Amino acid sequence: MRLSRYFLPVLKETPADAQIASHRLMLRAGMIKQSSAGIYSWLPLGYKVLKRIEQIVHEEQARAGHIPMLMPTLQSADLWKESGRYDAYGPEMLRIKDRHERDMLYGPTNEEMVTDIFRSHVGSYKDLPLTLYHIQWKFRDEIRPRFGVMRGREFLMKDGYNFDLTKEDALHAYNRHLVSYLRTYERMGLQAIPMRADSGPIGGDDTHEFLVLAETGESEVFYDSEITDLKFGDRQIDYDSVDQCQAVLEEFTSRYARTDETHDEALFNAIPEERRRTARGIEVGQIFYFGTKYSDAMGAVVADRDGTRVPVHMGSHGIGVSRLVGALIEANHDDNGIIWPEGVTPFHCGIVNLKQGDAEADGACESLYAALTVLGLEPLYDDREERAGAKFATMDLIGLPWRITVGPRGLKNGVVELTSRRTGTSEEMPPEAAVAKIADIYAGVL
RNA sequence: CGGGGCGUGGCGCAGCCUGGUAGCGCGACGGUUUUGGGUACCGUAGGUCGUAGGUUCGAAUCCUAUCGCCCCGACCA
Repeated sequence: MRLSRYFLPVLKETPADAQIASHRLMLRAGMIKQSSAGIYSWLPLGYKVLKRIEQIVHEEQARAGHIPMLMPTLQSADLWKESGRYDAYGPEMLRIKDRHERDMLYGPTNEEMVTDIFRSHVGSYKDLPLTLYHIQWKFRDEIRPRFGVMRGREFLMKDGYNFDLTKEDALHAYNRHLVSYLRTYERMGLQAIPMRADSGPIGGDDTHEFLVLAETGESEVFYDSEITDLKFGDRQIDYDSVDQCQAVLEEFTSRYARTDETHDEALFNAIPEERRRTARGIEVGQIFYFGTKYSDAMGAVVADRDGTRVPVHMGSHGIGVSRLVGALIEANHDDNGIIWPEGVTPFHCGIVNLKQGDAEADGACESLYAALTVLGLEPLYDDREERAGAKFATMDLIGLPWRITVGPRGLKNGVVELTSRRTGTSEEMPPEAAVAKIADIYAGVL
């Protein structure tokens, strides 16, 4: 993309409303525009990041054997009356009447709807196990939206639902999701720690939240410092293997890690003092096992081997896709702007032409642009008639992890400059070498 | 929902207390400067002060209502 043809409305000054870094930077980098309290438009740059995150989520869901679909945002209240949550959910649920005075609602989650789909079409144990998920906009009418997209009213969430014949099978699905989520977050360059959580209005006994440590996190968290040394890494997991998934669950949840909701002072104090940590965290996902709560209420039953009709065991699982954009920035920024991890960056590298209009510099930039594009990479070429300082400032603000700086002085010696946004270190090399290095960096990411 | 605050050109703000029909910086646009970390200078356009009502000879300024937004708290992916 050439910046001169893109839509990137960056702000030099910080909008007064934004209190925390991610919100401020998303506004300044032209990623979002607030439409009303807790509701945002995603401008091109923000939309790109959102899509990258979505893509990673889809890929990791596929790896775990989960099946994508799409349910509507607007739901009929009838299903919710059936489950009993129409009254239980409270004012957070946005209730709407259509022209026929029928009760509708903007879905805050989809347990009822997916259960309805399930019961309409699945009647046999032979069709199990089954995990369906979608990535869809949700609406929860928060009393007080804040922190930009981290606590919006409208938000994009991946929510998945597993259907299993037995509790054991459903617990495996639970474990499988935990494994899959660990991998998902790591691919985005985030460490998200599973912590024992409260089930809230979803219901159920078993539940873990995934928290990203950040000073601006909304939850207070308590954990054993050993847990931050755990890495999922490259390990190959057979998602159908009960033992393998169970082993990962045990590895990642055996150490103390809880939010203030479930914090147990006595257990915490049993950890050696030098390993006790108190911090703040951003919740970016949660997994639940809730048994037959919805299948009982809504008659989601299958015939087992004996022909007995039994309610299915279910769980649900969510990843806050839009919230992750904010969480990623909270975890990756400095005074100059955002620093995207390679896995989610909106553009793979920036090209800064220090002297626009200089035939040699222009030509070198075009060649770099073409060479990177051919390799399947997406560069952002700043070809504006701006001073170098302005271009650098923009690049730093929008946070592309790599920048190639091209100017007449360097070209005279046959070199361009490759700079890491994260470390700030620059290296001079021939243009072809810079392309090769960028290709190499992303070879392990794409 | 309780407490607090704010709505003035695209953005950030001043003016309000002590009424006399708007000002600054940034940005935008047109020039000059050809600049290697948000350059400098010259010039231009752009608002009638969230909305409604009231007080007054006169309201951005005072009063009332209303809408919107933000912050703290309680609640949540």
